Amino acid sequence: MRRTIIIYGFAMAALVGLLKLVEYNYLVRNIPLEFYIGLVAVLFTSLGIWAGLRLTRRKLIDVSAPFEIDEANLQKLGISKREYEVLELISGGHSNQEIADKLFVSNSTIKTHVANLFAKLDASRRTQAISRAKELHIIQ
Amino acid sequence: MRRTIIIYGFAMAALVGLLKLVEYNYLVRNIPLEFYIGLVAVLFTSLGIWAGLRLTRRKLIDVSAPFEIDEANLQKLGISKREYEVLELISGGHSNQEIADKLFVSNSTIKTHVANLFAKLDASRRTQAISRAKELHIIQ
DNA sequence: GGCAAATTCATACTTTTGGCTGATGTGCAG
DNA sequence: CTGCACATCAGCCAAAAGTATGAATTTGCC
Repeated sequence: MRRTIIIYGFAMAALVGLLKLVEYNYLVRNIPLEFYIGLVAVLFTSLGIWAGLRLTRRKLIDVSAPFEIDEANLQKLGISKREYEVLELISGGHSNQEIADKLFVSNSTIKTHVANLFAKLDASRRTQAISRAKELHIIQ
Repeated sequence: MRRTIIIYGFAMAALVGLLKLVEYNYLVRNIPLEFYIGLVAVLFTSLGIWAGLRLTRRKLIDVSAPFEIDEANLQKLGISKREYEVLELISGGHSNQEIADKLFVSNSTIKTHVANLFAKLDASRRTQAISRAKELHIIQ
C-alpha cells in the first residue's frame, strides 16, 4: 500500500519531468497541443489502471486466502491448546478412542476435553461443536 | 467488458470536450499550462483506476465464488434427495430426533437414511460422514 | 400394469457419546 | 506459598448413535 503510493509518486515525478521536456519541444517545435494532452491522458490512464489494481490486489488475495483461524475467537472462548487439538480431530471424524490413541492419553481424558469444548462452544453434540467452530472460523 | 469500454469512450469524449473548454479559457484567460496538465492527469488517473477495476471485477467475483455442490460426486455416490437433506442437517449439528421432527418422519427413518449415507460415504460416524462429504465438495 | 428405486417404519441389540462428580500432578503468576 | 489454569484419569449412568434385519408404501418410469 505505502509502497504503491511511493512508486506512484516517483512515476508522477518522472512524468512531470517528461512533460516538461515535451513542453519544451512543444514550444520549440510547435507540436500540436492535442498531441501533448493525448500523451498525458494515455500515460495517466495507464498509471491509474496500474495503481488501481495495485491498491486492490490485497483484496483479491484476501478473498482467495485459504483459511486463517480466528485467534481472537479462540482467545475469547478460552479454548486451550490441547482442547483445540481434540477439536480438530473431532472435526476430522475421529472417535474419542481414536483421538485418545493419537494423543497417547486415555479415553477419559478425551472425554473431559470434549466436555470442556462443549461448554466453551455452547454445544451438546460433536457435530454441533463442529458447526459452531466453523461459524466462528476457528476450524475449516 | 464491452459496456465498460463504451462508457470509457463516452467519458473520453466528455473529457475532450471539457478540455477544449478549458483550453479556450486557457487561451483567453491565460490559465497556467501546469494547471491544465494537472487537471488532465487527475481526471485520467481516476478514469484509469475506474476502468482497471471494472475490467478485472469479474476475476474478483470468480475468485470469491461461494460454493457449488459437486453434483457429479453426488451422482457417483448415488445419494438420494432425502438422504442429502439428512446429510445437510447432520452437518448442521442436529440429532437424529431433531432431524426426524424437522422432516416430519420417525426417528427410525432417519436412522435408515443415516445408515445408507454411511454406506455411500464409507463412514461409520456422523462426524466422519461430514468430513468425507466436505472432501467430496458435496457440502460446505 | 409392473418393476426398481426411494421412502417410510419397526424391533432388538451394541457401541459411542455425553453429563456429572471427584481426584491428582504440574507449572505459573501474584 | 498459594491459588489458578491445564492436563490427566476414573467410574457411573443415561441418552444418542450405529448395526442388522425385515417389511409396507410410494413414486418414477418403461
